Amino acid sequence: MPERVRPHMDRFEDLPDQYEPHDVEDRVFDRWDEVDAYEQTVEHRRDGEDFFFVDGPPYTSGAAHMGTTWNKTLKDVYVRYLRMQGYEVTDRPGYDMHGLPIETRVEERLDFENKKDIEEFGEENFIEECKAYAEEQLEGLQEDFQDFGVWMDWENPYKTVDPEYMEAAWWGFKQAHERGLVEQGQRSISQCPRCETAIANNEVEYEDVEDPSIYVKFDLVDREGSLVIWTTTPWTIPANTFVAVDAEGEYVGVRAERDGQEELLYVGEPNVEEVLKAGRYDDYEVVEELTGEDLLGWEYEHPLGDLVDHPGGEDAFEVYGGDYVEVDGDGTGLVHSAPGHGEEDFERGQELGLEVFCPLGPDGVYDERAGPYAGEFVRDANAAIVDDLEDRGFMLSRGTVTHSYGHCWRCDTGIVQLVTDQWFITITDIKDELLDLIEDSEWHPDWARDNRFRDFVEEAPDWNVSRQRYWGVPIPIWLPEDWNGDMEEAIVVGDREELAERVDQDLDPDEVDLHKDTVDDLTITEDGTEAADAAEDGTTYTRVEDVFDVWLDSSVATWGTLDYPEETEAFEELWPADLIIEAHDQTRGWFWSQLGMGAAALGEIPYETVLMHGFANMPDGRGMSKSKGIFIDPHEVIDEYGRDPMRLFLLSVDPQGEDMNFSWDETEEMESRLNILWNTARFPLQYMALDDVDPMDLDVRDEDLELVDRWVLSRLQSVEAEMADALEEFRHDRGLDALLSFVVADVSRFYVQVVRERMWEEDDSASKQAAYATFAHLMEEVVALLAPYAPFLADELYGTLTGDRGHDTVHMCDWPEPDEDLRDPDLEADVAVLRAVEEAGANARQQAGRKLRWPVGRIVVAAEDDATAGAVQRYADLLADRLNTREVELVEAGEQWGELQYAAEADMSELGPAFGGQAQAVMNALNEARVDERSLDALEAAVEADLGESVDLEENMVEFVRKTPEGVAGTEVDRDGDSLGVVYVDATLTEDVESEGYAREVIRRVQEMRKDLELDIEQRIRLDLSVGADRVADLVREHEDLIAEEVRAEEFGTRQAVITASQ
RNA sequence: GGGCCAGUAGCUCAACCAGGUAGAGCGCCACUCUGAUAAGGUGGAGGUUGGCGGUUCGAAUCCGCUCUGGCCCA
Repeated sequence: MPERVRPHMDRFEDLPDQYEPHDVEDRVFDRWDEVDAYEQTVEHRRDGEDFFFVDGPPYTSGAAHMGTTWNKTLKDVYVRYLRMQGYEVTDRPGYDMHGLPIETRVEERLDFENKKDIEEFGEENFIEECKAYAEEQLEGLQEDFQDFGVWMDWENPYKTVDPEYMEAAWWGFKQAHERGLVEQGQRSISQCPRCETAIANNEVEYEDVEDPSIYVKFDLVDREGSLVIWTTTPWTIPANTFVAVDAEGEYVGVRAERDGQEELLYVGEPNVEEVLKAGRYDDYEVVEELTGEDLLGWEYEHPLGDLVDHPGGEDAFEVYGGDYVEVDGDGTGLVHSAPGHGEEDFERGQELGLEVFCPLGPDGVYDERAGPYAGEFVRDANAAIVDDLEDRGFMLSRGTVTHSYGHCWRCDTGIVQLVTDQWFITITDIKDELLDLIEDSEWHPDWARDNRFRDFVEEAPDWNVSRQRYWGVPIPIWLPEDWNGDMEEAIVVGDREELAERVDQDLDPDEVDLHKDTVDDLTITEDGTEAADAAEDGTTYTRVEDVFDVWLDSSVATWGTLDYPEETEAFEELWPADLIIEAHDQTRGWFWSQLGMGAAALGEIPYETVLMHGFANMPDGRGMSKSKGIFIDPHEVIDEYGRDPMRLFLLSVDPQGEDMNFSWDETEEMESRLNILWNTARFPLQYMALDDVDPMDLDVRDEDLELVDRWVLSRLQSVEAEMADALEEFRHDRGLDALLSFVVADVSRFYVQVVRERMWEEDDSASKQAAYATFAHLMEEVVALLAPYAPFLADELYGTLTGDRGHDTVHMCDWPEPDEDLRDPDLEADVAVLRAVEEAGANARQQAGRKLRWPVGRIVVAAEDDATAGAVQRYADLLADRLNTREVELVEAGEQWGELQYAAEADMSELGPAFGGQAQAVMNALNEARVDERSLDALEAAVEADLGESVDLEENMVEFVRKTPEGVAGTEVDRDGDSLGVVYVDATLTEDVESEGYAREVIRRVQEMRKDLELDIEQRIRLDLSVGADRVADLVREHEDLIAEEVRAEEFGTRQAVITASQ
């Protein structure tokens, strides 16, 4: 027999039997390359409405981890979704490539210990090394993101180290300067003594360490007694300048006795016990009760005043009130304050007009002003200081304490709080504006904005943007030689063009690299200030040496992405960003830095919508940590389950502020759901191939659709509406759930089951055609809906379905919108009822011991309400088909099924007391009774008929039980907890039923053999049949035609139990 | 030490805002079906809703405290 020729439908043959994610992904990657799928998709939306998405740049140290993977996957979903909606989406990825983390990595690589090594190696060389390292890391990330199936403009990422990007930072900074928001000032900052630079508060990591814990007595001047202070940083004692108290707090003077000696100590009232216990006093007596207010102005003697070169001053070494002191806090309620160190101390000291004394260098080593401690690293000097205090009799007690202390996020060195000159953007000057601007952005979830972010912004101090390092954007400030601190006298350069114009050296703005090694040597010579006379002309300005805090780099991403200020057109059209998507750690990071910079430079918040997601944690909820070896590598997940299943898992969790616990099981579950989709898609394609039908030729609007077709199409519209709502609210997890439930529960479990027979029909029929058309429509839209989530599988199925008659990739398709013409909510409701009835019927069948293969004579549906009755009546045929019954009988709501009887189960604990000696007889009568209606009257009548005398029954004595006729089983129809009625299955055998039942058994057996022989679906066979029992043989013979049709037998009839395939 | 978020079945989550018998999917166990079959069907086991206390006739839900985890701040 010649092989059938299927010229058009070859493509269906390409679809393997099994969903294998890796194979699909390999094929789709090749296909994307082959047809330039990404480029075409971008081009396809070239004329669409603009959508300005901005990628928060990941930092280029280390590989992509699960959190980055989740983040980029989220971005990918929305970029793809928006494109399908017709937008021209900005999708330029970015990389954050400057900063201390990379410097320390490079230092490690080069085995450097401190800044001296860098200076010896040469700034220029070091910067080159940093650049090379960052680029190398970038390549790894680029590869990973592409490998995850993320579609962004990988050819053209923005890099914070490119001159055009660095210029964006300069420009923003200059705008801030022109608004008067840039200043140099002293601040108490966290200094890393190893890196020798200021680090931002958000770069400080806290960990538990053991430190000294000392109580020190400060002797009062002109007054008996001493103040007791507590500290864990003895090395700040030399810089002590005042003592702060809680003005409202209660303090006491106590006479304390130790070893026969008595002294007068002043401490906070709540702390007396603890302090005296620490000092091992034998006894004490409260002799004075005071408030903090009473203590104000008391003077004391600096305990090391004679050793260190403290500038003191008229107002120094006195007691002052301090908001930051709480009398019942840690310590004594009297706080040792050193404006040269602590942040609060510094601020209070400024208010009080006290001198700042900070006798140490940027490396944390005391200078000569620290007297005997000079040349020693501060923490190493703790011991000597404690000894000196002891020797002088100022030590009340010494011990140690374990507490959390700040460390440098990069090199883990304990930080030193000190006061230095730094450059600031004084965002506290525009705090109110910032808080107002927050309102211009929409956050998902909303509490992230209104609680978390607002709190953070309210508390935020001025932004220290300077770092005393190498690998960063140089701060573009040039100062005259004897600068007086007035910003009007400073030159701030805003771009390369301006730089080239103003500097004394020749340089090409298009060629210049803006890094420190290049710009450090550039000088500007200008005509002084307006006031200056001709004699002062020719002042030479040199650049400040610092580079920017790396957070400033990414803060300008919304215009840096657009290469502004070099290119102006895109900026004018697109800015501000429509959407950013980052994790909750960015409240203090990118969400904040962008707000600060946007407000300072442009007076606007640079993003309109924020999707704030959570962190990726381990399956048990612990945070992932690469350094501790606690992490799950996305590559491992891909190897195990594939890209689409991994993405689907990541997209199945709530993205709004909640952390995600990674789950291998759920990832596997996603693969299995995709497998069901695969099977569902493959199912109709086999038959279409046989019939040489191209799904692209079909249109559901031209077909004579059947009930289930209309139903499944209507459900599709509902799912589309549901998904649109979900995605609109950034709840793609709910959208995905809606889609997958539809595919699994509605299409695979119900629709496919219902249409199987229509597919199996050999002849062309309107019915089969309608099912084909329905499937074609269904699958085309389902793959489009799936495309943002599982871009590989969606594209493969789309390609198979459409061949060369669709787009080159599913990602060019429009997002399916619900079509109201195809939507029929009443029908959906009816079918929901029907499916509940069917489920109950299946249960009843099982109870009656009749498998579905065997028809039953009838089912009876006793409906609880009119809606149920209506649905059963309208769709009795479908129901009959699903439950394999000859007939469906309906008992309307409120009516009784005549064949049904009720029995009663007696409750003896109730009958006993009521009937005494007669109770047993009543019970027997009740057990025997069969009544037609569920009423006490009927029962009483039945009992009377039995016993010959009347009884009074009460509701609590009996429980009614349904008694179905012989051979009938009933099951309650339940839908979402409501009873819709009862389904009865009458499994009584008749000859007719048996005949078909046996025939079906034969068919099943033959089908099994066909399968064992691996026959093609359309393969004809000759069927030989041998049946042992004559009666059964006769019964089977009645359905020979049916059997022949179902198993595609051409010949029929010998008496041998053999099947052979005829060729 | 302070703030925010979360804690419900083995897993992922719903019910919480407006208090009224704790549900779904998956997984597991038993049975069943067999031309999309790593699929489908039926039944079952599985929960003191992290803990303690309060309000209430009634609390997963409201309140307080507490424990655990995550993030942020110090």
